[in-house]
Amino acid sequence: MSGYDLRKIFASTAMGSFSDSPGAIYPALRRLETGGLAHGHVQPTASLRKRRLYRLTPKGLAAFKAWLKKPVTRDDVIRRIPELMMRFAFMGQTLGEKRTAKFLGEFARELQDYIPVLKQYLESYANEMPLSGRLALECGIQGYEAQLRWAKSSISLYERKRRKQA
Amino acid sequence: MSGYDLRKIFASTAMGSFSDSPGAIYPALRRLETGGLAHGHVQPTASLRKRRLYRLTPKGLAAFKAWLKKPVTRDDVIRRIPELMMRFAFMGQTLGEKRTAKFLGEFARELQDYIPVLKQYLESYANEMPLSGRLALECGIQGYEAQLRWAKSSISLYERKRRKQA
DNA sequence: AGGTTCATGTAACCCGTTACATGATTTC
DNA sequence: GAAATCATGTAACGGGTTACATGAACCT
Repeated sequence: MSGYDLRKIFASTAMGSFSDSPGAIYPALRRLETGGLAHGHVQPTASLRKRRLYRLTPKGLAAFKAWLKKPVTRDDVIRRIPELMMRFAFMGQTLGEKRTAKFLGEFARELQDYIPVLKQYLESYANEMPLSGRLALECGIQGYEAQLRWAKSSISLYERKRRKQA
Repeated sequence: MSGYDLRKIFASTAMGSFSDSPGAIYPALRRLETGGLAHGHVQPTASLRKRRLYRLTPKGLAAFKAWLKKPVTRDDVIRRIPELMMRFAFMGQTLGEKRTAKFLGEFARELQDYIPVLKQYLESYANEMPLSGRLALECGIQGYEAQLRWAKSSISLYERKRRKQA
């Protein structure tokens, strides 16, 4: 893709929300190139308008896969759910369904462990907290619970699919 | 509070997650001071260890309230749910329950409007998307739905409370 | 001919991260 | 007396934001 293509995607889709500003994208692409993770070449064309197309190098693809394969940590669940979801969205095509299901298992386990911690916290401090603080915490807990339900149902979906293929 | 106090809070609580690094906090406090939003004074003490305590100025409190009162936008719902929740958590004590309930109403309305857009998007593009991409989007939708349920039940809680006080 | 879109880039500025530095006080 | 904690800060670096600049191609 070209920098311009990326800009349009980042500007139009809400998912994952990278910056669409040229001051972010073009230097970033150059960094990928100097780092050997991507390679850009000017698209040969009849016109004078140049389009620099980038493509991942093998090293870049390896780095991408390594990012996808990182284990899911407690900290990811607390602060980086959107990043986890983006990794998951890319994972299916890149790592295959078995690995993707494994990711969901890790995600579910971390949620399973973390939700009781939050509930415990709420129980201990509820009477010292203002109503809106309590409710905000409850909102977070319910969000995590919804994600846990989603993860479990997705896991069983992958399992059913696998049994059908076998 | 002092910078050190803030560091401890940011390091220990998961909510809202400001940076706890001194390179972020101390310059930020100085900026608040130069901007006239906070005023810091060295706590008088018998020891030689200095503690600089900060307090909001009237101007700072006004800016804080203005931040809390900002209308809830579609963009907030898409990208800044954690910030919205933090605003809500602070709101109860600072703006009162009536204003807090109004915030919840705006939040619920934005969710109510946005969820069908996402569902529509999913329906249109589901067959062109890989399974994991589809599931990731569904996870987002279910998260929003959970938040909408939470908002509605919180609204009715505030309403019940208000009727009881009347 | 003029406005819009395509397409890439740079420069000033702001600010967070990482890492280091300094010294007082408390704890074992 | 050593280690941990209290408490504040600075410097180098990376990278995003905003705003500006440049020019080609397309549409009317």
